Amino acid sequence: MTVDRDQVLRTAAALLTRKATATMDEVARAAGIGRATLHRHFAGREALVRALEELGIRELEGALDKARLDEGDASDALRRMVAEVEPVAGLLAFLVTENQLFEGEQMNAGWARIDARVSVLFKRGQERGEFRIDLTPAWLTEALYGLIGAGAWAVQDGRVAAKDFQYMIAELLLGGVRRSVEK
Amino acid sequence: MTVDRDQVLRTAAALLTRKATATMDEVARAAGIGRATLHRHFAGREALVRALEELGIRELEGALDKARLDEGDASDALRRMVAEVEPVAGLLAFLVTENQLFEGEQMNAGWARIDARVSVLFKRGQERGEFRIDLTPAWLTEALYGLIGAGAWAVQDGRVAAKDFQYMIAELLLGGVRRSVEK
DNA sequence: CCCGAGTGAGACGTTTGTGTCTCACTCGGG
DNA sequence: CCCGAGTGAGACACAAACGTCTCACTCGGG
Repeated sequence: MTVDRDQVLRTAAALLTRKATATMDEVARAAGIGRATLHRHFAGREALVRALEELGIRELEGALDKARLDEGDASDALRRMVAEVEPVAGLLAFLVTENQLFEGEQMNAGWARIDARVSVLFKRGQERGEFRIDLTPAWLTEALYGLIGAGAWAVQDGRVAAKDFQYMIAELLLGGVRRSVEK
Repeated sequence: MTVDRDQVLRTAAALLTRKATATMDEVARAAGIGRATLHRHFAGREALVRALEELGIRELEGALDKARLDEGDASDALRRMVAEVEPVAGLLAFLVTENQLFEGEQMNAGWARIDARVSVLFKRGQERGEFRIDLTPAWLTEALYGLIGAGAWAVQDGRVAAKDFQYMIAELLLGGVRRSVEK
């Protein structure tokens, strides 16, 4: 009887990932609950998005944990990261564009933590001599988000195959499009 | 006295690039005209966005023309393309996310033309042996859009320097993050 | 069995942006 | 100089979504 708050959140995430402008009513129906009940658990769309942000941050940090970014080759760590992040890619894309809208307000501290961890990976790769040093970790982090978002949308719209998601992103980011001598 | 329709469009593009949810009133004020006048020239927000789409497509196709994608190295052509597209990057990012929302309706044929031209460049690079063949032109095209959008936003928010825009995108896309033997 | 916490449906008022209309004004060309 | 096309300001009605509230209902634990 009692609503499973986490289940509602995940349903909302799945819906908003597909249709970012879905109304509270649509979210409620998708979750199989009444609009009033949705409001009882999340005081308004704002609060819902914030809760989704918390969820996304939590899952992302979990993914980064599992990826063990500080172990072994930076390249392998990057591949592990992309693999672990894949299930959250759609939600990540939604939250990134959502954050893009609310320019003024300060962002959730979780994003800073995540940015820092990803940045550190790129820096580690540079210090190990694995990664080139003419591209800043900050840009590489942004680029990673951009590629993940592009990949998630491309998969969603059927422009690329879901099974290629990890490979496409990780290998493009690692090696670029140019044919390289090492391979 | 008479409103310069193209000037209004460009002002709207600049504003919506920064704040995608700007109202018609904000657009009108930004363009220095009354809301009624804005409606006289564009029958509603929908029409305005469509006109912006036309503008963006026109400018993008112009940029692709100037980049001479079918001449010389595919790598150099790619660099030229990124350079020419830079001024339209913000508008492109806005339109891409805007298109992401209206899932159902069929998209403007201009996008298909642009996609095709970019795709052909990647394919040409592959056929010349310059580009790797394990990443599809379709994905590379999507990835390019993603990187341009990420770059435009990062510059807008001051996370990376505007002067690095072209280099960051083109070189990351070409060579990836991994240190390569050739360089 | 029963009672109450939690829920669904829906009504209601509010807010926000939209689109239309009117009216006075102001240029600028004839 | 004068007239009218084009404009700005504002009023107005409308639609969509929001947030709140009420009320009947239904589980499930005590």
